[in-house]
Amino acid sequence: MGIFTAGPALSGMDYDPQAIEERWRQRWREEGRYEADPAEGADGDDATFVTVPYPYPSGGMHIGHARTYTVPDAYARYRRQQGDNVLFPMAWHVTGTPIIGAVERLKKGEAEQLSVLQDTYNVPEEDLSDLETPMGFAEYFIEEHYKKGMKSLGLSVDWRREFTTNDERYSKFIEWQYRTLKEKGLVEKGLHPVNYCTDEEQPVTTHDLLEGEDAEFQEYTLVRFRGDSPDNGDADRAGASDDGDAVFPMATLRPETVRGVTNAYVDPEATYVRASVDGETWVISADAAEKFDLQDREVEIEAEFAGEAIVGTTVANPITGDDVLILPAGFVDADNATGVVMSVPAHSPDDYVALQELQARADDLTAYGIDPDAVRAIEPIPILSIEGYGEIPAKSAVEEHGIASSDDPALEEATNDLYNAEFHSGVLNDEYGEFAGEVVEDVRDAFREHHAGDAFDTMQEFSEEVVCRCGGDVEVAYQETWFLRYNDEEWREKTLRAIENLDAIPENTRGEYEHTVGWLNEWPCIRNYGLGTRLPWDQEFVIEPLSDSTLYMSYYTVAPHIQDVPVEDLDHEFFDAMFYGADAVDDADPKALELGEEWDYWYPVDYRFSGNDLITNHLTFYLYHHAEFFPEPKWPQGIVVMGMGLLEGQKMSSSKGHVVLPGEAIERFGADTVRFFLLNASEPWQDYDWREDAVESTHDQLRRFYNRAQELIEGPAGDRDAVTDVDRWLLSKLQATIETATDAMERSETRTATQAAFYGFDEQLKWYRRRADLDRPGARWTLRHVLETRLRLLAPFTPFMANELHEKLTGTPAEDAPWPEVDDDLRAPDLELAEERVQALVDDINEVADVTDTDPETIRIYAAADWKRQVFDAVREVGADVGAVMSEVMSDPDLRERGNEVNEVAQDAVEFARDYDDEELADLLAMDEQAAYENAAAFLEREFGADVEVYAEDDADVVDPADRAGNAIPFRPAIYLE
RNA sequence: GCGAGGGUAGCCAAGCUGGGAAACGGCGGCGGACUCAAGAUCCGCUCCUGUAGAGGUCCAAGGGUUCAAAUCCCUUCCCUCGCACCA
Repeated sequence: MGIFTAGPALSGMDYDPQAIEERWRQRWREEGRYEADPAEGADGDDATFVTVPYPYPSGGMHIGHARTYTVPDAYARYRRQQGDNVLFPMAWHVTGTPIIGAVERLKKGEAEQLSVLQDTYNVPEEDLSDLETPMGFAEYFIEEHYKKGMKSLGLSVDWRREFTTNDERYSKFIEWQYRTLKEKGLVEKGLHPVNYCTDEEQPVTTHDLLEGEDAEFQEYTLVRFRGDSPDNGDADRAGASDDGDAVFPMATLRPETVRGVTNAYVDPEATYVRASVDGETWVISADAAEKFDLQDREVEIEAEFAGEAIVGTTVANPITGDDVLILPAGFVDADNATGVVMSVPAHSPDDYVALQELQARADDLTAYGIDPDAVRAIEPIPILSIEGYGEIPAKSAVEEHGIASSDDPALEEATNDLYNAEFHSGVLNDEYGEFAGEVVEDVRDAFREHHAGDAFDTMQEFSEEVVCRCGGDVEVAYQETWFLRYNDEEWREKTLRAIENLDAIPENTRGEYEHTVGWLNEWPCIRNYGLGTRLPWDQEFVIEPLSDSTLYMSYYTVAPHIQDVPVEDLDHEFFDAMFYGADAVDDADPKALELGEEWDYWYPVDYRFSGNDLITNHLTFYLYHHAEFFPEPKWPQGIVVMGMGLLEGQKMSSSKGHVVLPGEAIERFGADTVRFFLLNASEPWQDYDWREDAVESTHDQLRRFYNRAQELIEGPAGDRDAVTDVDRWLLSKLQATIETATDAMERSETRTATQAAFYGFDEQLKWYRRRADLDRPGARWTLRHVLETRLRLLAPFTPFMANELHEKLTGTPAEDAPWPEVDDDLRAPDLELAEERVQALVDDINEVADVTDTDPETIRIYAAADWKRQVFDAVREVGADVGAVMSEVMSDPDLRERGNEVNEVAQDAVEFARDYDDEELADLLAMDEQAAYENAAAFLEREFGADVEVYAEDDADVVDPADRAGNAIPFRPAIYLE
């Protein structure tokens, strides 16, 4: 055994992320490395406060969540190296119903839920029982997933500050927030449409739905036709009362078509009622009566009868006064809207076909006591004109689609097309008075408004069937609720100002915030049940999740110390004193003032990092509340919005098990690899794709980096005084790298920063390794200096590895070393330009060798003659304009003699010069080109395994067997391979 | 429909905020060096043509502005996300 089982100890320095990372995690834990407290006597100028929405532990953490927290961590680490005192806290959002729902599904033993828990998130069988209470459930995922995951990732979180939104002290804070809002009149009571399960008799959330999750509330216009109502339950219309005053509300989404109504439909089989609705007599379906009851109308059913009972009666159009006939139709759904439908055959393909079919069998209608001739006499009434359709648009549409009957599937398309066309380009006829000649789109709302109250009424209805998980029918109900008045003008103004001041990253999100403020209405901020804080003045309600997460970043600043304050002391005055100072209350609690100081030190939030999907609610709410509660200097300074994550090109989905858990990824690749990949895959706001092959390759790159660094650290220190031009060239490139990375991090561009510090600079190093003799003391020093700088640049992204190596190299961890600054003395633009020429030369030689398929034994290089440089000089003087250059150059008699030759060089020079600015051109012209190639000759000989000879084009002893030398132009030497 | 962001070589992905002419990188593929060999590493090639560093045709499609466009403008097609009371 022995040698075969143990395997060779690979050089002993191979990259072992698990071991390195565990050491640092332990060290951070023991040192309390990221516990941030205000510096003694400091005013907060050095404070940076970074937050991220607290996770919602209704399930486990996956790699998509990991990035949300890693990006702010990288920024926090960057600011620490810049010398800031940085606070990056974390807490847990448990408010509302999702956790409760998850627990219930677990307790019911739902297969899907069990699969998510056990297969996706690896909850062991024996732990399942701990998950049967909401807080037990939350606790499990907080401890076993989120916290473990975050700690493994090396997030620089101050863990002393964690809390859950179900904590009693947090609730005291939320109570203060909502009492304050109420005092300001920004929380009000009112009616709001909600999803209401008619079986459970309570409001339900989207998550409670079995069907119709995508259903929208639609506001129907009810056209109040009037007519006689039946007065009893018999299907005998002889008993109809002659009041002529009952309302037959007909629901439509196109109120402007009211003038085109030719008849109405009801389902003769369905149950209808005569009911008193808000004191009026209405005739509607029984289902509709229930809906109106839920929508806060006073409904009293007076009589019940089959639809048949009203078939054949006439009702009067409230706009035109015309009488229309009620006809029977099987397609009427009594459970949709009012169950009484108006028919506009000129503009609705459905109605057009239905009418035709009905007219074809008009004789059958005598059974309802209807005169067939009256039905046959019905003609479509057009109310608008539209290009591309005939006088009767519905007729054109039906004919064009070749529709023969009402069960033709093409009918739906025809209807959609026509509705769309009419909405956007239908012009109303003359009868519309002040609305005549207008396009529907522009006047529909005004038209409806115009007739609201008398001819028109409204109701809410879902756009599709909605069914509760319990199997019950879900209807739109109006509920008494407390809501936040996000449409309050003053509040809006303040919030818009907050948006103006905001550093919105990326910048194009600013408009989205503004847009959101524009359309945001009242927001119901309470639920009937759920975890969280009860509304202080109405204990039966709970403040909902998007409403109790708007100001809480303040709470982080005092979270550890507030634990020492007895809960009962945390009254309204306490928080008033804490946030608004001693003068805000009569008798300020000294503890409150003390906490207030810490708040004042950390606030405002410098950057909040959050998903881009939250702009339209959470993030905008956050701005609203801060704008209202705090003075301008405490408003949010910046928001960085984050993109979505994909897994192997597909959406992640915990229910499908299509997720990667951070713990598993870290175990396999190491936390640095996971972090680096997440930070480098794209900029924070862009979407990214977790692809295993790419992660693997990232891991390989880090390993290579680590091993190379190890070698350097173990090798000799070198000598700064021995550096040569190549070394200076590399050091100059390093300065540009520092500059790029720094600028990028100021804008949270983690991809650009890592790309520059890692991959970008690797390219330079690659060249340097080819070019330079690495055993020289000057090179050793350079490489170690470069390594030290890069480790500091990489510390925010790969803190474990960077710390480990930096400490070995210098004695201090990278995170304790300052962020590198550009050293202008190390910039050498002239060397960079010269080196660029050598690189271009290598490329050219390669190309020629490749095209001619030769392996040269001798390479001859010819630098351009001096007179050609004069032409270049002219370009620098007069600019990249061939004409101007020529006239300048032709004043020189020597050059004038060369005529055409000069012209050619001038053209090349102008083209070349376009890539460089004046300074660079001056540097180029100052360089001794031939010397640069001569200095590179040894290198070129190594590279190509050939002899290299360098000449000036016009040397007396130039060897030019193939007559190439004349091709030379400045900075582009002629070459000949043989 | 409204709002936002996109469509770049086999794949991923820069460049598109100050228009300059094959377009950074990476993966994959091909060839080579090193090696007993594999891996790792290094070098070259990877749109078409080409025995001299070139020419041709390109950046969803079409049109326009310009000496010059992936980059600016217009039109069309396609994809992703949000449109709420849900985290």
